[in-house]
This record gives sequence, structure tokens and C-alpha cells, in this order.
Amino acid sequence: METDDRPRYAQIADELGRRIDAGIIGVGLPFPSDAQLQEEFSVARNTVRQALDVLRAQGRIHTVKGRGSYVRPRVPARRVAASRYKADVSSTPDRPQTAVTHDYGIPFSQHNPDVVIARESASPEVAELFQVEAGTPLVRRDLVFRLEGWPTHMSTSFYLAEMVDGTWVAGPGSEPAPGGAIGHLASLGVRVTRVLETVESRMPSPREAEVLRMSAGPVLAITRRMLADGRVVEVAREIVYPGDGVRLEYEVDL
Amino acid sequence: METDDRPRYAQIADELGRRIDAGIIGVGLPFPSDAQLQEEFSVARNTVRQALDVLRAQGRIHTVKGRGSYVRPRVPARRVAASRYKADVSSTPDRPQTAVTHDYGIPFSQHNPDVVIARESASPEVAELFQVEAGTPLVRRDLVFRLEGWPTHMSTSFYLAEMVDGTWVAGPGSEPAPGGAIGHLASLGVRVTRVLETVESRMPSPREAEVLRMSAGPVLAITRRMLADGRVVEVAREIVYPGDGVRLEYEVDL
DNA sequence: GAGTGGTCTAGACCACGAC
DNA sequence: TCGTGGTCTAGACCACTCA
Repeated sequence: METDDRPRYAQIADELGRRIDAGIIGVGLPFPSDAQLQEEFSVARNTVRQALDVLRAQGRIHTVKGRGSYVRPRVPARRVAASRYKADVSSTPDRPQTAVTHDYGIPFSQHNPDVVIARESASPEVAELFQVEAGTPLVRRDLVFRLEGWPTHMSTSFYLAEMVDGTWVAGPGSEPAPGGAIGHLASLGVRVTRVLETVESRMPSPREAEVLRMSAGPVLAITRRMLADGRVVEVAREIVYPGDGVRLEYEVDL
Repeated sequence: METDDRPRYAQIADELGRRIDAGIIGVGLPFPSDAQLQEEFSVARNTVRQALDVLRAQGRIHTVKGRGSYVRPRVPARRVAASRYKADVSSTPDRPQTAVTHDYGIPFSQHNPDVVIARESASPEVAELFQVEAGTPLVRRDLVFRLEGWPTHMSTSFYLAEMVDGTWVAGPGSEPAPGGAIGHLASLGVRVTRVLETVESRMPSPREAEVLRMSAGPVLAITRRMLADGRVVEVAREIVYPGDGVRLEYEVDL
């Protein structure tokens, strides 16, 4: 038995973490309330709350005001850049697939993102990524991806209205789509040959925290540009994952 | 004037953030103490502390027990994978450079990482990355990179002892090195042709938090493998940046 | 209306750093 | 020794969710 002179809140956080690991407190099940934990560990409520702050920062629990806390599932994706987009390219009617089904190793039938599509003028920021004038008409697509009901990640992406207007890609029936964004563009005769990705780590916005059901941990945010013939034909700004929800893999040839 | 019914601590955090932006509280200068802020804003100390928690999570301040808080500088690097390693390859005696000087746009003379070199047996984890037996002798290199005194990132990396033993690369005189790791290996006749990187976001370990002078924000952690002739010749596990200290850029050709 | 988490107060003791 | 932040207590009121 080792002496434990660490702060009480850290000990409690560890103990609760162990219970989650052991499955004593299950994924999606209600977490003990502040009052219960206060009672069990014989500490003040602030000490309980400090312990839960640790678990929240680790992304292990999610807390909703007035309702309680829940254990967050860990759904780690391996997002291998070199092969995920090739999955898009090689999707066939017989074996439909997308980069996302590739990341999670799931069948296409389990791929049913929520989607909201709207027209929008290019903000200066998106315009620069697209290398077009600010104000250029775009089609904006907000997606939320889920696995067994739990959100895995979300994205906001844009096509040039000029390119997709009047096609199925501009409608809500464009998801789920075999071949993903690359499939969309291919159906319009545009062949994507290059993808540029920028990765950042930051704290989530309130909306991101709500949608992704995370209370305090960091997110990984990817800004993506797809190019065809040297021209930018799709911009995703941004694709947002819970910090512990993905491992990105890239290769660089010299 | 908009009504502000947001929590008091959030308002205080915003106000302090504005003061940092405006330079009223400068980088590296002492931050007001809890007692001073308590006095100024007429709130309890816990409320002050909650406000500082926000700034810590954003990486804007760093706090050391018994001493106080300090404003953290923002030293963002653009870490462009496609070009940074080419900088290593194209380093010459006339114009020495490394991937790191490329990232930060600094002259080689400003590149002076702290370095600790040791021999170590491969842990199962590192061994798997190296594709060798666990226990294989390695040379371990712990580096800390700084810019104008402030730590920008840190790394732990490994060479095969068999490959570098008895050469300058195994000694402390191997840093700073023109051409970085690729230059090290090139001097031994090993030509790196491929680099694999894995990116994760997580909370820092206590040691990382101390070295990088961050109190609560997330880090970006990169695991890197360098290959020559299909063989792994260098493993970095891990290269750790403060979450707001870097933007990674990758390209994927289809 | 009962239970939940979010916020806030006004104290207290401690370990640590600077002087 | 004194000021600092870290931890902890024992209350309180509020907004929110759910039955």
C-alpha cells in the first residue's frame, strides 16, 4: 500500500475513473450525483466538483445542467490520410464506402450523418481558402456523424454554388453518399487529385461542446481543401473531433 | 450596451483576456494575485480562481504555486510537413537549417535546444514502432526547444544504438545539428525517404505541463517514424506542443 | 415539486517561493 | 517572515430537467 498524500479530489477522480474502466459505471448510464458522491466520500460538494472537473477535462464524462453526468464512450478512429480518401475513390455500387466508414471500420449502412444544407455567401475567411472573391455563392453543409447514437465528429463544408447548383449534391438527398465528398464531385465530372489538411488543437465552442457531448476537454479541428486541376473545389472548415476521439496518421515522402 | 447576464467569473475572464490582448498585462510579467483581483472585482476568491481557470484552459496564463501567474506568449508555428523535412535535406554548411528553424522562420543561430542523451532498452511500445525486439539497445534523446527563452515544444526520440554508437550523433555535441535528425542520419550514410506521423490531442502530463509552462490547456502530441529503405531508423515518441502553439499542415495526393 | 448541476460566498489551513 | 496559489469546508441561491 503506497501512501497517498495527493489531494483528495485527485484521489476521488482516480477512483471514479477506475469504476468507469471496470464497467461499474457504464457508458451512457447516469453518473452518481454530486450529493451522492459528497455522501460517499465524506467531502464538501466543491471537492466533489473538483474531482468531476478532472474527469470532464479528460473527456471521460459529460455533464448537463439539471440532468446529471454521463459516461462518455471512447470511440477512437484511426484516420489514415493516405488510405481514407482512396476509400472514397474506390467506392462502387456493389461495395459503397466513404472515408468515414473506412476510419471507423463500419459498413456503409451504419453511415447516416445528420445533414443541414444551406446557401451562403463566402466569408472572407472561407473565400481565401477557396481562392475566390468574398461573397461568392456557396452551398454550405453542416454534418454530424454518429456511431450507435453517440456523436463521433462534426463538420462544416462548402462547395461552389456554381458547380453544384441544380444537382443532387445541393440537396438533402446527398447524404449518405457513397464516395463522400470525392464521390459527390466525381458525379459532377470533377476529379479530386489532392487534399490539403491543417490540424489544430483548441477548446470547443459552446455549440461544439453541446453537439459532441463534451464538457471541458479539447477538440482536434481540421481545415481541409480538396483540389482538382490545381483549383480548390471543396473547403471543410472545420472538421471537429473530441480530442480523444481520433488519431490522425499522415505520411510524407521525401 | 448589451446586458451581461453571463456568470461573473466569465466576465472577469473576458476582462482579463482583453487586458492581455491590449498589452496592459505583458508577456512574462507578473499577473495580479488572487487577492488583488478579489479586491478589484469585489468577489470571493473562488470566483477569481474560476476566472483564472478559464484563462489557464485557454493557455493564456501559466500559474506556479507560491509564485503567481504569468502571461504566456503565443508563439504559433506553421509546421508544414511537405516542406519542413525538405529543409532538413537541403541544409548546407553555408546555409544551415532544420525543420524547426523552417517552422519558426528563424536563423540557425537561434536554434539551441536543451538536450539530454541516454542509452535505453526499447520498451515494448517503442520497439513496436521500430519493428524490433523489445529490449533492443537504443539511444534516447530528450530535447526542449525554446524561442527567446520560452519553450515552444519538446520531444523524446530514439535511434538504434547499433547505428549511432561511437559516432558524434550519440554524443551531446549532436545538437544543434544542421539538417536535424535527417542530417544526423545522412552523416552516417542513411538516407531518409519517408516520414510517418501520428497526431493526437490530449491533456499534458505533469512533467509536460511544467516544461512547457502551461497549467491546464491541451497539447498536440506527434509520434513520428523515419524510414530509410523501408526500415525504421528513427522514432520520436512523442513530440509535444502546447495546443495553441502549432498548426500542422499535411498534403495528400490521390 | 424534487432533484440536478452552476454559481457564489466567506471563511480556513497548507506548501511553497522570495526576501 | 510574508505573500502566493492549492485545497477544502459549509453553507446559499439559482436555473434547469423530469415526473
